Amino acid sequence: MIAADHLRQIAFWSADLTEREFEQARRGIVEKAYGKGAYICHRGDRLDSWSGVTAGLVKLGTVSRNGKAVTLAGLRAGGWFGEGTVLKNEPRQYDLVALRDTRMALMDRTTFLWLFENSVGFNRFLVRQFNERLGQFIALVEYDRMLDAPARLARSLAWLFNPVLYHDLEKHLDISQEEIGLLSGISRQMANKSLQILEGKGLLRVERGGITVLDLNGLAQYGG
DNA sequence: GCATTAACAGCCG
DNA sequence: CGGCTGTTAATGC
Repeated sequence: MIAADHLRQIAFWSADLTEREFEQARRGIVEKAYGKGAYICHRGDRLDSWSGVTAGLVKLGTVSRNGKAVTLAGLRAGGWFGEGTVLKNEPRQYDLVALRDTRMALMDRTTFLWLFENSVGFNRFLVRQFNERLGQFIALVEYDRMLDAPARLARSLAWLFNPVLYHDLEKHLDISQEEIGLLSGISRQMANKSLQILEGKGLLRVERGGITVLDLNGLAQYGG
């Protein structure tokens, strides 16, 4: 169980709940810490919790048949995921790795299903979330061959500032160029070059150990 | 050729 | 010092 104030801070969707639903959610959530590089779960694991990143950075990925690591998405603090897996009661279809020291909020399956059955507000949130993730994964299809390195990096970053998946209006993110490379599926050196190109176009500002987005739409559509 | 890995010097907290 | 950054050199597909 976590404190009410804390839940409001880490879960934007909690604003859509009634008092009773909010209380139920609060009782069903625990918080857990993961060190840098730690696996939050491996593909095939049963992690029976719906999960939110409350601090840190998480990579959602998998390993292709030829053994190459494939990044599906990155998640920063404020992002929630795993609703599909919990609803279907399936093993995880991908790996989750903490790219830096990370804290996760875990909602047990029973609580999640109770909200699913009882809360109109929660269901509205879920539909929006599913819709957005669908778009995110469809967009992955064009990543591989249709986009060059700067474009892939731009799109990956843009998803970290998606207004539906993250309700905050934060434009700055603490993230190293190495981490950006991991999330974009390119090397640190290419990430460095790509960031400089995007900065030159006025789409973002490169800082030490972080970036600030100046033109989110420009990033999301860059190269396409 | 191009991107990736390796390697290194400079910088900053 | 330790982590991040910007470059260059070597290596691999």
